[in-house]
Amino acid sequence: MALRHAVLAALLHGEYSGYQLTKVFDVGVANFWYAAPQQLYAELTRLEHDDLVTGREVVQQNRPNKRVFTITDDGLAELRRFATAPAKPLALRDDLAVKVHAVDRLDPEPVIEQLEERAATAAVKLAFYERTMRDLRGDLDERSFLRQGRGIGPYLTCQAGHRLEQQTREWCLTTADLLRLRARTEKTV
Amino acid sequence: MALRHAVLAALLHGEYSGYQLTKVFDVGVANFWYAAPQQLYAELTRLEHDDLVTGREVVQQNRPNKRVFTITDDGLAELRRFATAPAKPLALRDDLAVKVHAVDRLDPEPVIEQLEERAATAAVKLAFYERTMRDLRGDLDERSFLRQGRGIGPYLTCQAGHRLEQQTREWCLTTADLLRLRARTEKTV
DNA sequence: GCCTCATAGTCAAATTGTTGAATAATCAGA
DNA sequence: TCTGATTATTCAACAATTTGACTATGAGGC
Repeated sequence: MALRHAVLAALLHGEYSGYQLTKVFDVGVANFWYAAPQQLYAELTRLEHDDLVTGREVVQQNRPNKRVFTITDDGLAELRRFATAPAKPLALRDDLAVKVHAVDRLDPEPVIEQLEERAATAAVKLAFYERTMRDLRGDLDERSFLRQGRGIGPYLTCQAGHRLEQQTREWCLTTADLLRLRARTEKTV
Repeated sequence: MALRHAVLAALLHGEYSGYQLTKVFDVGVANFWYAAPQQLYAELTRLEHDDLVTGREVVQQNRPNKRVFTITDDGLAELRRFATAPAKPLALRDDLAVKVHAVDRLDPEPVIEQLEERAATAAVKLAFYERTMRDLRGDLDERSFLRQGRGIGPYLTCQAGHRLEQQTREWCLTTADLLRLRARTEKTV
């Protein structure tokens, strides 16, 4: 049950509604954890039942009311317990890599296209992380912020996401180029 | 059902038993897909039932008999169909990143230790990928191999794994160092 | 007025993945 | 000869994730 901890970690940095969390998990936290909206709502319900978060109704005009959640002391304790337990190895599952692994026996064209799409979405994420990091840093340069700033956790995970997307983008582009090159030379041979 | 395609892709490069696949999925293919042994045996049974692979019994002396599997024409066709379908975005789930995200409210010591452990396992994987790539390349240098070699799919995914582990290692080490530094300066302040 | 998009959330079913426990054979070393 | 590691596989229970459908309200564009 680790989605639980991802949600608790996200709630450390403020109050969020289920809907807002879906946005965060869609892109920001998606860096290290993805979850579908249905999962988040269900998990928030369970967390509230276990008194690890508390919800309160926010009445809005002009749009539907929402429930926002805050982490409780018990929730923080649970997060601390989790942090001292040994970390599971990173779980990674990638369709596209499976296709590249098999590319010798496939038509390379669709794989090349998908590599380029992946590179493009990586570029979008890169820009997002850069912007987020600028916002988190405020006026400080990165070095000073990391040494003296408050709240570096989210910054550090953004850095990890940034590096990941950067290397993803490079690998996708060079791999796509290479497969194109080979497809051309095969035709001419 | 994507484990299915990962298994088919792995079987492109030869005959494997369930047990051998668990080894591959433990480290080599784990690069882009992880699966528990139980999952693999179950999936192989289903694949055989669907005629996407064929199994045959291999009688061994000195150790238990085994069943080895080969991809069929139908299996290859299924893999080709899969390759042209749009790729799902990479799924990534990382406990350790969740902990780092929350580190401002946690005791940093255990997180630092876990970062260093992760860096060490990344170093092991790096060595493994380097060795695998050397084996795949044979006598050729990387450039020539990639341009002219046969069977570059597994090499390309090894490259991806190599890059991933390299950046993981760097991030873990610099992050651990930084958290150590901050822990020290906090104490002295 | 109608269509679509964004906000805000829920329900159920089906599929996948994880955990724990078993079985069974052989080999290497104390 | 006992112990533990490696090879080889299976079963069952449980937890987590994915997919698809569904209900609302309000805003903006045509």
